[in-house]
Amino acid sequence: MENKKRLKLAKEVLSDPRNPKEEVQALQDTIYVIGGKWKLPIINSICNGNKRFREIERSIPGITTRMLSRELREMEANLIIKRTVTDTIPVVVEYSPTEYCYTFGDIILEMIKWGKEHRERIKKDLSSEL
Amino acid sequence: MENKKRLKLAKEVLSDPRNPKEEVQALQDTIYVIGGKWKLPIINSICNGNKRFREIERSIPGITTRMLSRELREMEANLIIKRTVTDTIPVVVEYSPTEYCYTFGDIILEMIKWGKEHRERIKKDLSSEL
DNA sequence: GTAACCAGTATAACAGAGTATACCAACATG
DNA sequence: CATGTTGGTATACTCTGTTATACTGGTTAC
Repeated sequence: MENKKRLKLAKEVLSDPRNPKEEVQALQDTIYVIGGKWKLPIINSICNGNKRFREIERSIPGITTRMLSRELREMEANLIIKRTVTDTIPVVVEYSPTEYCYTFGDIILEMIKWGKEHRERIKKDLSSEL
Repeated sequence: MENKKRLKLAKEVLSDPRNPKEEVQALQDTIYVIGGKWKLPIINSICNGNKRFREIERSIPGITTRMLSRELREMEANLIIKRTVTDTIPVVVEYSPTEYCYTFGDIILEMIKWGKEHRERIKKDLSSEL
């Protein structure tokens, strides 16, 4: 058992090509940053060209002004988006993506893909149940 | 303004190549299924070959037995994983991925990629601040 | 025989994510 | 002049995900 343990440890630390420890941490980091119900939909909306507060709000089913306001503030602080106020009359507030914002693109794309396939699967399951 | 509205509506419904409405919904569906702190790390762990309860637990920093127990039960019910009990003495409980489980692979991969790059960025930012 | 490992369950409590509803000032629209 | 839009804030509440701590019954190693 002593030997087994030592063997396992060596295996773990040295020869594993996809270092699991590093990957779990990376995964958990990502979840920490984009966790919650709203951040990714908001990023998606803004990257899709929505700029105004109400516009973004309308583009995300179920979100409340309060949550949108909170998340936007937080994401601006974290440099994920930029908030611009014009000095026209009336003032116009616009949100725009930063470069950092686009780094989430691939994740969002994969999640959209999964979501679409998920719907397909459910449709098929329902129709085959008849 | 009447015309503007009608134009916008038509544009929205017809000619948009990446139908935003469908995509937001797909995105929100996905978040609904894999939302929370633990589901993806657990899926990742099991897909990486971890089978035993304590093994999975040890592979995910910060998780408690309670959360792992709950999530495993839920994910078994949703057919994301399979739970097998042998009738040996002592009994051995093993968790294994279903095919469905692997459909999250691309999402997890992208999130691991993002997490790693995120660490790199932070490292660079810190070193450039000196 | 005692310490440790396995696969969890029990209980209690908390923090904060999320909801609901109302409200505001400034401006535009008809 | 009434109604609607914009960009939010205020208040209060719920809910549940998450944590913390302890415990169980069986097995195995030293």
